[in-house]
Amino acid sequence: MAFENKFIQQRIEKAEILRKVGINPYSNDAQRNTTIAKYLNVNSDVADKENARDENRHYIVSGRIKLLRIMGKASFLQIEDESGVLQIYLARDNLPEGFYNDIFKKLIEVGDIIEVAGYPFVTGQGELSLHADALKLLTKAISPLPEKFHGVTDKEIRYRKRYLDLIMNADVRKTFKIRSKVISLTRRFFEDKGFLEVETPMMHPIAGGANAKPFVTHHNALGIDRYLRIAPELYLKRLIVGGFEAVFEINRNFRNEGMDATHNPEFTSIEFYWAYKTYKDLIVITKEYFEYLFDHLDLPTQLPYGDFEVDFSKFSEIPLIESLSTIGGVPSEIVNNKEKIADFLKSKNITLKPGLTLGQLQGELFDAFVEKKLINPTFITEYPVEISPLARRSDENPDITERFELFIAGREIANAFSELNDPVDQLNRFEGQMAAKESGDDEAHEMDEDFIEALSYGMAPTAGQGIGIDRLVMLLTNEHSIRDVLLFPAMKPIHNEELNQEEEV
RNA sequence: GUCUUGUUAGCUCAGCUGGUAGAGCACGUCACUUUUAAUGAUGUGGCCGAUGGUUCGAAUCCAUCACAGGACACCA
Repeated sequence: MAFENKFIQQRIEKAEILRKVGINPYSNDAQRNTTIAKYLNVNSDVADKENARDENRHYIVSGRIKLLRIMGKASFLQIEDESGVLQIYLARDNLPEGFYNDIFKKLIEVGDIIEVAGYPFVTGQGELSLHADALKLLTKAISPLPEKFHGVTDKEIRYRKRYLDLIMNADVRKTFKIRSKVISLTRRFFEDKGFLEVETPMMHPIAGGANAKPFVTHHNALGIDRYLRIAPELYLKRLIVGGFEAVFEINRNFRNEGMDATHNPEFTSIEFYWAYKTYKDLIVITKEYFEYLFDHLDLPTQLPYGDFEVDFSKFSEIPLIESLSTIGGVPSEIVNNKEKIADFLKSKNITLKPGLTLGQLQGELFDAFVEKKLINPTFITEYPVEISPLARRSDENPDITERFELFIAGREIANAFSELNDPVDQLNRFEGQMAAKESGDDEAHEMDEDFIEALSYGMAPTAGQGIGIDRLVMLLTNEHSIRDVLLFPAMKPIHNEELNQEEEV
């Protein structure tokens, strides 16, 4: 890329002039002795002192210049570091001879990262500031910052150039701090419960553990294709077979599907597996997990999400079939009858693929009439076996599985079940999935013979759960696009890049 | 994938029924030692997303494409 923009040229020239007068525009000699937040905190008593200042205190702060107000022989600037914003008062007569007019006014500008030394004082307008006696340039910015008042609002720029977004929109940092905390708290919660964090492969010979289209990559030395994982599930269960009794993995999954407000091609989830437990234990630990998160994030349990108010202290639990009538308003007499459900859905103008089973039709009813109504956290339990290819059958009713999904604000947040550990049953279900694949369902599970073999050695009764971290963070931060909780969301290439790629192929 | 809205200066945006482009901020110059998006004066700054078409003439109308936002569909 060429720095041909005239503003950039101007600034490069300024950097050159600085070099000529012996000032390194990219100094590596940072002497900061406090952060802005600490400075503001420690000096909050200065307002009560004589002349609202304390010349005996001396601080060196640094940050990026966000605003600059030159008023003749004195200037105010606002600098920002990660912790906050500080106003600097700079006067010609407090600085070395010639520095103010020849260096500062001509060669230092908004966007530059500087270091300022001086003492605390409060301005006539009542703002705790720093009275500077030295200013040093640390880093010259040769690209100008966006407009100081409106900043950068264009979503495309904000997503593609997240660094600019972070410079200009301090609030964005909050979202990503919450995200970071959620991940570290999640890790700590499960470790405290005795779970072992593990890392399983992201390049799979068979893409299993979910219904999704995988990305394909190629291993040159072996001459074989690999799939980026769509879920870590089958590997984590192999570890339970191997004798670990509680494992979890927090990491990325990759799905080669559409992108929209709730789908990014790579997304983060936690999956955990717990031997000698059932999905009922998972309901308990999930409630504890949310309580733990809210405690440590210092969030109120009632949070706004768009038009809703979600009460995270009110978890409820209801079997899927029951929810169809009590929450979805579907007549209870039809929910166990294939033909009647099909007729009902048709009467609501919902088109169906032919040949759906009863369980699949019940799933359709749920999606159409129940899901969006689940605002407060709700565990939907007892899923039909046809839509739960990896879950264990209920001992009482072979048509349903020991499974739940957790819904909050009308969205699925977690999926959990008592794991299927009968290797013959698992084999049969894989075969069913393969039949579905043959008949055109390219998201059906693939046969994983090694996984079947693992199960054949015996996996203790185990419960497992996955939680979508991105969507959880969206809920906690009241964000409605997954791109707002991903530092670098996937974006289509701009035209030039795309052409280059095509040429290489 | 479908529908819809947008793309104009570094940024935020105007630009009517077609007559070859405007503001604010930023930047340059000048003034100004307690400002808060500082202020006043003055100046520079543009391949109007791309390609075609209609027209004497297109930022403006039409078509195609690209990217983005929103909605819907699909999807554990």
